[in-house]
Amino acid sequence: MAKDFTSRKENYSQWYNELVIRADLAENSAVRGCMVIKPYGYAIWEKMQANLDKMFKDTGHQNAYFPLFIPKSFFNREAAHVEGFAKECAVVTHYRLKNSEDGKDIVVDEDAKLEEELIVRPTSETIIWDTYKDWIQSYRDLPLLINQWANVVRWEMRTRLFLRTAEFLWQEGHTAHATREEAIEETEKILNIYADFAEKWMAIPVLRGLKSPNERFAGAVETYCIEALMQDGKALQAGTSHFLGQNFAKAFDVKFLSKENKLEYVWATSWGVSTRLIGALIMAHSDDNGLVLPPKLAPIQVVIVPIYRKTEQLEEITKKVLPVKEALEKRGISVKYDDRDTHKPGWKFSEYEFKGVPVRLAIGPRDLENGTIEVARRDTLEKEILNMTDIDLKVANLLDSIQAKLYQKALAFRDEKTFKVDHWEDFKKQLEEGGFVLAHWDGTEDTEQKIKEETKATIRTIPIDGKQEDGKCVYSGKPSKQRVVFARAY
RNA sequence: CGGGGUAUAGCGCAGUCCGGUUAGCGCACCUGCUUUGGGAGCAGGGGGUCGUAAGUUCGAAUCUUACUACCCCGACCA
Repeated sequence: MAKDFTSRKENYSQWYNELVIRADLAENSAVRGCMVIKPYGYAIWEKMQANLDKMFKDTGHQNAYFPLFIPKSFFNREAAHVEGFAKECAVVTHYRLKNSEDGKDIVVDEDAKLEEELIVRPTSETIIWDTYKDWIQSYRDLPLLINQWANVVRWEMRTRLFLRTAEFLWQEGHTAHATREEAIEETEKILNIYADFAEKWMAIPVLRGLKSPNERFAGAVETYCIEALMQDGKALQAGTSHFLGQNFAKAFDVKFLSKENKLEYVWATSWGVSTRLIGALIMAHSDDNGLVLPPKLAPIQVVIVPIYRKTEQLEEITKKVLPVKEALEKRGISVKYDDRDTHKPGWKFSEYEFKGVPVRLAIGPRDLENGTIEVARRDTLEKEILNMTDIDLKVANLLDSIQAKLYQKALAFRDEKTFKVDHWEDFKKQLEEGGFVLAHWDGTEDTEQKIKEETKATIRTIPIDGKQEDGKCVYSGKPSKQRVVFARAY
């Protein structure tokens, strides 16, 4: 087996980076902090996109598109919002270039200075609410349920492929409602869509809960999140859904006339997931042989590799393979028949293992004689020789069981790495080792901040369905009603 | 922005301390033959302004200075 790249256990970050490169998902671009998503990586994103998009549309949302540039003044309108994003904005100040005096270079034309700078969107609340102002007059215009697929820019100091890049792809939903209750219901509905997607499609178990005030989205009243645990014991925020109250409605003056003919501010939500989900997918399941993809999101679900010496043998194999490919495709399974003669079978085996293809079928002269085929599953690397009869059914069942097993494995891992801790020394020690640490917290920002300074851990989430129990804050000893989840995070 | 490091072929590196033929190795690439059930072997071949600029020198990848870019550790990270 080819293991000429860093092991998970030696250096998790390096393993992750090499894996992304070797699986041909993405690479660093020449532009600082930005990433090139390669066709195979993008194919995974497209699958995620298609499924999420359907889930949004099934719940009454529509897609639209808003500008990349936001006038600087829009940012000033919501105080918390501008404060939250000000430090990481790319700013457009000019609109023209010219030849330098010596003609050897292109320089910014100082005469082409914009009267008002434009911010490259780090998120679109401001431009969207400025637009909604004109779209909403009456309760009949509500609810307004809109999503956009877009790219955003956040000028991060330090970046990591998929997990944190200066530019990233995402979807952001922005909705307007007549009542507070309806907006909260929407926020929770979306959170559940995200959680379902993570668990049923990505095979990653997630915690659903609220963010503490410290970690709340800039401008939100309440931030809901789904939180996943990676194989190195660090947490990853996989999606957020915000109840914005009337903050943006007030900042952008978005009012409607109610049935009772009263002028009221609308209630808002916003929510998003990004290409970071691909990072989560990689870190949750992969091993030292490469990527492991859940069948439901794998661009190639089954690969067929022929083993042959002469071209006549290949022809015979192809005759056997094509009906199998067709039968699998009829079941909605994506199949690649790799009959390239430029690479040997062993090379192909390794290649598809790196790429995380869930099931590999290999067929050679021996199988032709016996009417068999070799079936290998990526998650366990087990191989078995099966009779060709009903092979499409067998493979379809195998894909289902791989999907289920990946989730179970990730869930078992998370349970094993979740700890209840009551004493400060144990708390520090456990965070050092990783995992979700359930502890009591006195509810103050001050305590949260001090814990962060001393342990590098943050409150990942306050579980929605968390058990109520009396306890004492692990840091301050003050009373607490519920355990919250601490972890070091990406 | 602080602290450390690196820059030599598409990728990964050696050579730099102590200047001296035509700058070398692995992978990848091209050609041919043999191979093909877990990353094939042999033979031949192509590819380099040694990050940029200036300086020292008979002579610079190697020494000096400045600059630039990238990486790691912090800070930052809704």
